[in-house]
Amino acid sequence: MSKDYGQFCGLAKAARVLGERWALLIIRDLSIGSRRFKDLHDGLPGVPTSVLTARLRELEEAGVVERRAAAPPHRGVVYELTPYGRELQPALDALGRWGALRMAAPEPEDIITGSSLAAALRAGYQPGAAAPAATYLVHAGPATAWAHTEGGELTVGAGPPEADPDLVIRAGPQLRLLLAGRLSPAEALRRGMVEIEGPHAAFEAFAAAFQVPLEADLHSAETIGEGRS
Amino acid sequence: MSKDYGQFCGLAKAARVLGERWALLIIRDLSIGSRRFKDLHDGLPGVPTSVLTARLRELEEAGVVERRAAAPPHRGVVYELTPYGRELQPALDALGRWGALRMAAPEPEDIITGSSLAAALRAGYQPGAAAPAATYLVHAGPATAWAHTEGGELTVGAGPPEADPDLVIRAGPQLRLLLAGRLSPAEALRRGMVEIEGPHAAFEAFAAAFQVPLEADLHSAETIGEGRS
DNA sequence: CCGAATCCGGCATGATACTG
DNA sequence: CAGTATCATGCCGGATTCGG
Repeated sequence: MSKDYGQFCGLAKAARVLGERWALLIIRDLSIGSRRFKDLHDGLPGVPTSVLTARLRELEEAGVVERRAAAPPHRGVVYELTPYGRELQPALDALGRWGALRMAAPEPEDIITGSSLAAALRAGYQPGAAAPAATYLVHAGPATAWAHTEGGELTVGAGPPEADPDLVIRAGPQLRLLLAGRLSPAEALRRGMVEIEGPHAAFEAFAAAFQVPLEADLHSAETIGEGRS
Repeated sequence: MSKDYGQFCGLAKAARVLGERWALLIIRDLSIGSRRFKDLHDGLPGVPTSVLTARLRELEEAGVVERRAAAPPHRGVVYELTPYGRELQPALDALGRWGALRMAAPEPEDIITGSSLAAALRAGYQPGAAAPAATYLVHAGPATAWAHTEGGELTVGAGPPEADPDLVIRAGPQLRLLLAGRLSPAEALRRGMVEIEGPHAAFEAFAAAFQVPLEADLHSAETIGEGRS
């Protein structure tokens, strides 16, 4: 293995598998749900098909990704994470939170996908917020994702949810500031930055349950008691 | 930014900075303490100096690493993490634990460094174990690191500690099995796989306070109550 | 259409040598 | 000690082509 770092170190072994270009984003999308080759290609603009093929093969060989025959309605293949790959979730979420620390507003060329939105919601979930069971449908610009909270447990997905949502949130890039706690739910509605369909209280619960801090707010967020240990 | 993935996603932004070759290992070493160019080069066998230079420059530009004049006794420069870089620690630890899941025994060419050993101890620390304040000096083959626990807080470092340790542990690759919970402290001593200098109880406390599970033991470790949420 | 394989230019990496 | 210079190799990005 010429790509191995030659160190008996978990981080070194992880870096060998995850350090290749596009690998983390492929895993991000698969961590939200199973995907076909085209789904991945569409959700990762810029990845050459050759690289996507190579990466999927490597991840399969590493035991992170599994290639399966698609369910009856479709034909072809679907890719999904193995149980070993699903163990990556805490690390993915931690990395995502770190990367979001300096991500206040999108660059002009930045896109948002359903999978990345779902991953952000998962990374920001506060199990301690103890919200009532609810299903949220979130539109951030062109991207759509859903989250279902129930008894401290969270389920997320890209696209619209199967069940009818309790609350629909329609926002633009301002959603980032809401998740960072920079913008209160009431203020967001008052200024027209976010539109909702559903009870106001559900929106308050959403804002409390999903928090992705910005670097400058780290200390204050912790002292307020919303911080992650 | 041709290297950016063009997505408004924390994971994508993190991958851009951390996905370059050697970046995670450089940050790992710096997360243990400040390092000079030569320290990093010695601790990362195989990295070309040109790549190390380039990576340090990029990480500095990204605000992760800081380049400073060395403290008076020496001259030259030292590299260290910025506060922003130190925010990576939870993600580093999570990645390290994941990478260690399938790392039962070292490959023939795998080396262990003081920094990687210190990082492993940090990743495996169980704040809940509530051990008494203690300083441990750990030798794993040629590598040396120390850990100090005090009231749930942990400090680690590479090489020998400044203060006299309460317990000295001398082990080979078998230390991995001890950290995984596959080998009990008593058994390790009885079979001569680990040698200690210090009270037996301190060794028991060490084994309880530092746990880095293997994949096959994940479920049992959780049911036993030693798991990470 | 889906899931790739192929070809090609360019850049990053790895190895080695060299310098202030 | 702390890098810079040079060069062969190989991976990545982009486009096209191909089989089912």
